[in-house]
Amino acid sequence: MTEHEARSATSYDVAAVQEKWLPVWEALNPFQAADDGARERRYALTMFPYPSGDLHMGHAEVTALHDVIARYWWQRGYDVLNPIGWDSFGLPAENAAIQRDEHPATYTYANIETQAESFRRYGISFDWSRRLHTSDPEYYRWTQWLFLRFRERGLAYRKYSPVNWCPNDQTVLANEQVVDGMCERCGAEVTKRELSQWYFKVTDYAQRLLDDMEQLEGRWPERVLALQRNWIGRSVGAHVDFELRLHDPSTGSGQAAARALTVYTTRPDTVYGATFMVVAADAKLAGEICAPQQREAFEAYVEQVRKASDIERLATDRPKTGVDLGVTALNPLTGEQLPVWAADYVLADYGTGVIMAVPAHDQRDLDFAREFGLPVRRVVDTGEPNPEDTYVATSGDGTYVGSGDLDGLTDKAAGISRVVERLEAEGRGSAAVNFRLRDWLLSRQRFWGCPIPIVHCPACGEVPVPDDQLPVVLPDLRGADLKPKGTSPLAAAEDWVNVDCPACGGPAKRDSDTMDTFVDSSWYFLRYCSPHDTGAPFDVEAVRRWMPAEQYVGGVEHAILHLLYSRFFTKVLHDMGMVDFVEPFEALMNQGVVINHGKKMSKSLGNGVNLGEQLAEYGVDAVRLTLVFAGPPEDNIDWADLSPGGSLRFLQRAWRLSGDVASAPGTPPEGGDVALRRATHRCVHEAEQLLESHRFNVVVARVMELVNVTRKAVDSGCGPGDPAVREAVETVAILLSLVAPYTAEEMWERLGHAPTVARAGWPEVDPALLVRDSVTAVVQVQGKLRARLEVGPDISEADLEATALADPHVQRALDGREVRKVIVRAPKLVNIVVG
RNA sequence: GCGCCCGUAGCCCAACGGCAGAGGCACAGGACUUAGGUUCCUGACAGUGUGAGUUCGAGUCUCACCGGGCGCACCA
Repeated sequence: MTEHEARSATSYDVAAVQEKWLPVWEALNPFQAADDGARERRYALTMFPYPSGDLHMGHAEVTALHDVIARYWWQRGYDVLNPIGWDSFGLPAENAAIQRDEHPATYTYANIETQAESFRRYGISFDWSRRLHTSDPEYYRWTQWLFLRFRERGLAYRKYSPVNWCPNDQTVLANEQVVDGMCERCGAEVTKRELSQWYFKVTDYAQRLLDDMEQLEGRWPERVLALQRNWIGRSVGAHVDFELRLHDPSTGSGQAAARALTVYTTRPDTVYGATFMVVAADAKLAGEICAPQQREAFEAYVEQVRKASDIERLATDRPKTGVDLGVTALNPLTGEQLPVWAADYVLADYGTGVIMAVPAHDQRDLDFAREFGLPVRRVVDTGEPNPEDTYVATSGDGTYVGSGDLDGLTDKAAGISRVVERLEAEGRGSAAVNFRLRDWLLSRQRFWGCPIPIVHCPACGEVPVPDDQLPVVLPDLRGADLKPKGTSPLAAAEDWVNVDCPACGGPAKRDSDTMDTFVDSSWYFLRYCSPHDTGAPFDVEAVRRWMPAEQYVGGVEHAILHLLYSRFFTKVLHDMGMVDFVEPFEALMNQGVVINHGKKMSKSLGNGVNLGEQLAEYGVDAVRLTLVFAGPPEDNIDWADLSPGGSLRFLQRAWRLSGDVASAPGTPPEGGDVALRRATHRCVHEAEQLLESHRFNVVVARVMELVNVTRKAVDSGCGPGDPAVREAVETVAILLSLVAPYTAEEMWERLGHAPTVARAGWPEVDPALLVRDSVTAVVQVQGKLRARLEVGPDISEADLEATALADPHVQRALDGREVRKVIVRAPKLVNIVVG
């Protein structure tokens, strides 16, 4: 092929171009964070992947979008930290290992290599020198270290609690292993069992997790903030003490007990309407206070509750069940004796696990009262029909009735504070704040996770593994060793589990649980700042330089847990003096989901789109461009609506321009065709604003526009030799480098430049070229368009008004009517209001 | 039940409260071609889900309704 033929070719070989530039970039290493203080730092973070198989369309989308931001920052001259790693502990690897009779690491690290290679070919601007895997002992050593620090602060503790239990497999299941109430492995109905489990005391930070969201307002999606608020679930109310009376069967009279039943309520003002009490059936308290004559019925009920599957529990309109505990409690304000029941509609781990039932004003209590023939007493008259008759509870404002000195009051807030004051004065209650948020259960009876660095000694109790003995490394278990058989796989590894107590040297056992993988991912973004540090989880100074991350990009499926846990970790580390900020991610972007033909891609639907096939057919750039151009980043995009073929054709059109440029590299653009120069500079100017506001799809549209006008300029305008053409095409290459790195690089070379276009620098906008010689001003009469005027951009309001009023079209529209008001927005608009 | 988001051409999507259309897909016609494909040119297509309100002016702000999507849900 002659040079002329090459230059006039209508398309380039996509695969060949990819092969050509990959090794060049690898040698140039243009995306390694310098961290030398020469330039302002920016941290672009993307949620690290789980290594299940090769990358799919979802990975392609999120990294394409994320890379637009990172590459834009590079072009703007920032020192960018854009790291990648793998969240590599987790159940799929363990299941695969059982199936294939191998070690989970085999599956895990093979997939990591596959994904890493795919990311490399996909041309994401990652800093590969900071790569980490949470399943590496060098990483999880520090996960263990952090666990021990949390424990020292009282933020990691152990308690007995009910967990999912598969009676067939004889094993504990994580929530995500329970599918529709059934065991994921064997299909048996899952029940509950009490086990000793580790927790993080995230509830200690509930208020701060809520308050600090103020800093995120406007920079995080409103939806995510709403989800987190909802999850934390702060409510304001009161604790109220009801004196318990145990029933004495010999005399039939109530005896005062040494304890009080403390309830949490958001409506202390309705205490006069309480007609019974309910204790959560699965709360320890229920068994403790149950009268002997009711013991048998109670035990039977608890057994029934325990067996209830999640399917039943989740059913709406489920009939209320419960059992009378045979004891009574005294209403602190009326002295009335209220029967105490146990039921499963009261939750053991919310509030105090006990409620005062006010059936007239709470539908759940009313349903229960109706089921068991308990009294209903209205104490707030809302003007609605009486719930005692209708069995429809009323919860709105109204006039208090039958409520002692509250009677006649109509203000709920006043009613609440009056009751709370009185309770506080009598020492029978107090105002209280309650959260829906529960402590974070982090124990998992799994193998492929971070071991909990605790030794259980018969003499010393819980003993932390000393820091200098970390990491506690997983033993070499594989295949059948990992099958569940009543104990966690680690507990069966005798050589591993039996150790000398670090405190007394006597025989002891290691904790055989591993940590929830969300623990691993709650601090990886800190580790990226100094990934090879061997003396600490992260270098405090490095974190000070890079964190908080300016931008975090990832799926909305992590809106609650991962983000909440990461925020929690950050606050604890702040309290430990290890970081100087309280929020780890300044801005958050949730990309949408790639669907196909209106439905989520799935194997069972057979509507999956294979990323590898798309890349093979259209090339990396076309696929990336398609995903970025598809719509706003946060919208779901339907692959069926998209046209990777169209994207490829556009890229070829853009590329073709680079062969048409006839001026020499370095030709100054000054003196070039002004119209084309204006289009170029306007495009860059708009792209800046669009990129800052994450409207990447519109950026692509603007580049397409610039390609179109440049084509016209070459073919039928100023011609290929005009310096403005070179300026325009170089601009196209730089703008395209954010989305289509291979095409951009190829263009850059054909334009006579050395690689890499990714670091060429952002084009400088000449403000003079953003000004037009004339502007179209529209003239409206009564808001309706009546005339267009070509005017100078700096026309005065008075001149514009005069010109507008003199226009014949306007005069005709006015039709002699009196002009009452003229609104002038020079130089774009005049609106004439007539009387 | 509570909360959040979204309705603009056949389709995906643009539009600081100021001319409803930037860009693309699909479609039609033309040029090039033996033909197909590619490439280039040209074209048609909506008055913004409905109804009120605010405003000189509303796709844009407010309210209600209709339609679609999502999250949480026995949280006292």
